[in-house]
Amino acid sequence: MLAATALPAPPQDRKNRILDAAERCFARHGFHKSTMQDVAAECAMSPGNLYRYFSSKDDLVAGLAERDRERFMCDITVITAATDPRSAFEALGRLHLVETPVEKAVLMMELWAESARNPRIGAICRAMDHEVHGIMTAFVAQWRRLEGMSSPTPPDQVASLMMILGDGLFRQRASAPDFNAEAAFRLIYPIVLNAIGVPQSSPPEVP
Amino acid sequence: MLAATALPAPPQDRKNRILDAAERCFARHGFHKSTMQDVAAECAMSPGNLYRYFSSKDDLVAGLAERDRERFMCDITVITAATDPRSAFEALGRLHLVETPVEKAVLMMELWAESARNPRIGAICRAMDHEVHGIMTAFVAQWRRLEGMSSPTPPDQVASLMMILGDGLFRQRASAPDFNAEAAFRLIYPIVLNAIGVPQSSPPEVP
Amino acid sequence: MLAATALPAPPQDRKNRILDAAERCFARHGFHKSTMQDVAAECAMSPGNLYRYFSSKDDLVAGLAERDRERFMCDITVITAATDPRSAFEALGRLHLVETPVEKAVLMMELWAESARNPRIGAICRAMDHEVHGIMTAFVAQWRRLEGMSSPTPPDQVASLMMILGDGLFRQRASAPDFNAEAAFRLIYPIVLNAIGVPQSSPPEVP
Amino acid sequence: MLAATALPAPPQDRKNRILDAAERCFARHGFHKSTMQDVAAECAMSPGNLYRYFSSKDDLVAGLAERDRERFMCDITVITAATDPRSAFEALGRLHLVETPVEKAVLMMELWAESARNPRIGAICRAMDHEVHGIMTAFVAQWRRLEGMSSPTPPDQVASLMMILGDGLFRQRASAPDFNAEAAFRLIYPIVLNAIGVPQSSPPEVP
DNA sequence: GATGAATGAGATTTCATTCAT
DNA sequence: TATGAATGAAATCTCATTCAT
Repeated sequence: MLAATALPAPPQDRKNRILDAAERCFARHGFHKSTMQDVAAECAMSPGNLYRYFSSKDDLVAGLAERDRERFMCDITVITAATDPRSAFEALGRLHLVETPVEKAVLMMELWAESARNPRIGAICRAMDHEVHGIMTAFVAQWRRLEGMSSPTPPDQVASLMMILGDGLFRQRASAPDFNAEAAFRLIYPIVLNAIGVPQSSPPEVP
Repeated sequence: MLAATALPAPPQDRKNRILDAAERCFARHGFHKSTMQDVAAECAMSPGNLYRYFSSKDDLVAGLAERDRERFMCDITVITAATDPRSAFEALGRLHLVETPVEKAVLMMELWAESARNPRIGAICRAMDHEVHGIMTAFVAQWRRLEGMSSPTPPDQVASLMMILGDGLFRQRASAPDFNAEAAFRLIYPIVLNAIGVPQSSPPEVP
Repeated sequence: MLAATALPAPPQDRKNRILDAAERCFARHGFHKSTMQDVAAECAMSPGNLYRYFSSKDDLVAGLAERDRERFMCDITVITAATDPRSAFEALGRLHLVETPVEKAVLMMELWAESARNPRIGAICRAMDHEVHGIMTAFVAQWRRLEGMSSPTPPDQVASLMMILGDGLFRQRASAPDFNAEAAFRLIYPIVLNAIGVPQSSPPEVP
Repeated sequence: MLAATALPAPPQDRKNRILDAAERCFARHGFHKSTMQDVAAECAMSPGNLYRYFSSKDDLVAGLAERDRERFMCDITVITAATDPRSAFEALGRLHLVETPVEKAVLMMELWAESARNPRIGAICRAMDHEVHGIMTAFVAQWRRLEGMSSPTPPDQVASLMMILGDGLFRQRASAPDFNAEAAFRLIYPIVLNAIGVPQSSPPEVP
């Protein structure tokens, strides 16, 4: 904000600019077919300069995975504080599963594949899974307590179910360009609500 | 049948030997970190010889994807002819989701990522998805007719649900080395049965 | 001719069949872009069998050069015994420079390039040049003696001139697909006759 | 002009340094037996760096052919503006046919062979032939007009004759290491002068 | 004699990374 | 800080040649 700090350009901004560029490149051509030159060109920097912010190509991918994780955790955490769990939950589901651009889904396949080889990516993915699982477990338990609901499926299993459904939906989106995410969401959403124990006024009608 | 005629070595056997080796390599280090030298060493052949059977590295991956597709289609097709749909369905689910070695799941992530870049892999994956969806839709419809069951979810949506759950479970297995596939299967199986319309004697008990 | 010798197929025939195939391949794609597999396929033999007749690819090219040399020497030698030098000379010129298919010219460029690297090809080419030069020198001297002609250019220089003109014409044919060899021949032929000392009834008319 | 600005190294200089090295390599071992490593070593660069200036090995050869064409066109064009056609013509002939190092002739065989396979080289060679033919035709016509000479051979045919003789002489030089270019030049030069229509004081004496 | 599957050295090309400026 | 030319290791793929049958 101050003139004095405007010139040297905050390093975090640079990092983000690079990560944005990398994200675009990787979504377009995949991680392995994108070169550091490509990324440099995409963010209008010199190749050498990337190495001032990320120590290697792997570090760049890890940085991307890490930023995604942070952002997603940010999104997800808000529901724990929501006064209306149901609408907050649905909003989060829609945001994550329907509104997210398909490129993110494609990128996620890349990350899932990488996570089996690259220990750092693996650690980030597992950490995210672990956190998400914990948050959703707590969220389900809290929601049930709040509204006096019950269900034969314990909260941690509901959380597992959510993650399986979410990941499956992501994969379908990544795979089929014409996949109807909205329809799929309407298909799985009631199943999750049911597992949580939310009483559903009417069975989903399919005309 | 005679030893004398066995010598020229059937080409399909060679192809399969190479594909087996490639599968092991790719499962270990991923497609992009495995070299043709690695694959050659793994099947005790010379690098040049691989090119007699597969015209390029990409062709090798496509061959692997294609073989997987064929095998899976083989497995899945039997259920359409099953006299006892329920046990055949459960057997197929267990076979595919629980008994399949984790390496296959890891390999599948690789393939999913590839399918967004490599048109041939993409085509194979989409073809498989399409076939599986068709078979499962028909299977659900047939089962319902056979046993006079009904459900608000139309067969094609049930098929979509199965695929979402199956893919999600695969991804969880690939990601977490200690993921309990059996428990996850017990979690999602009743949901699918319910969507199909199979009457369930008792709610799934979780001890 | 005898039934007994017909079966094992005379080796020289085999060699020639291979050389014919090689000639077609080399004319089409050049020496360096033709593989031994290509040549084998072209003469419907197995690659390994080529090595029973030629010890290496280089040996095959040398064989081709050698056969060409022999054939050309055969053609050229007849003029020394011709009763009518003039018509024999013109016939030879037309045969070599106009009637020879363009592919031969293209092949010759290949050989000229090779002869600078491959000592054996070099030796064959130089031997041929030497022989041709000797024969033409003798032929010019003999012709002059026979018809009592004279010219300021000594026979060996006339021979040099013939070779320069012949090679130059070959190169033009090889280079330009629509090169008019007949017109070029009519352009250079009187020049050679003149150098030999043949009295020319009328200057070449160009309508 | 300042030392400080000289550092980024002008790309054209780099290209020329590479072309010089390639020329040496190709003259020594031929195009097909020279590797990019060889060329890189010859110009004291890394192999990868060559690809910053030439996109492929073929591109490098094409670059060489193109540079040769430009240089030769430069040499040849000056005669059209010469005040004394005769001495300019002789000087050009000597420069091109006698003073040019033999390596160039050897290289030219390589290029002639290449031009039949490599469309780009073919195009460059044909373009050069076309230009040379046009310039020499115009030159002969202009010379005749200037000095009121005449000859039964039309200018374009004289140009063809020059090219045939020139190419033939090149091939002889390339083939025989001890070929006497000077003697050959003295042999063909009067023939060309005669075809142009230049009155020759005395027939060439051969002692 | 003949086959053709197999070999493996070697060539072209790419690209993550460095470093002089 | 930033640049971008340069590096050089490594990967894919080719093909002359061999050899068991």
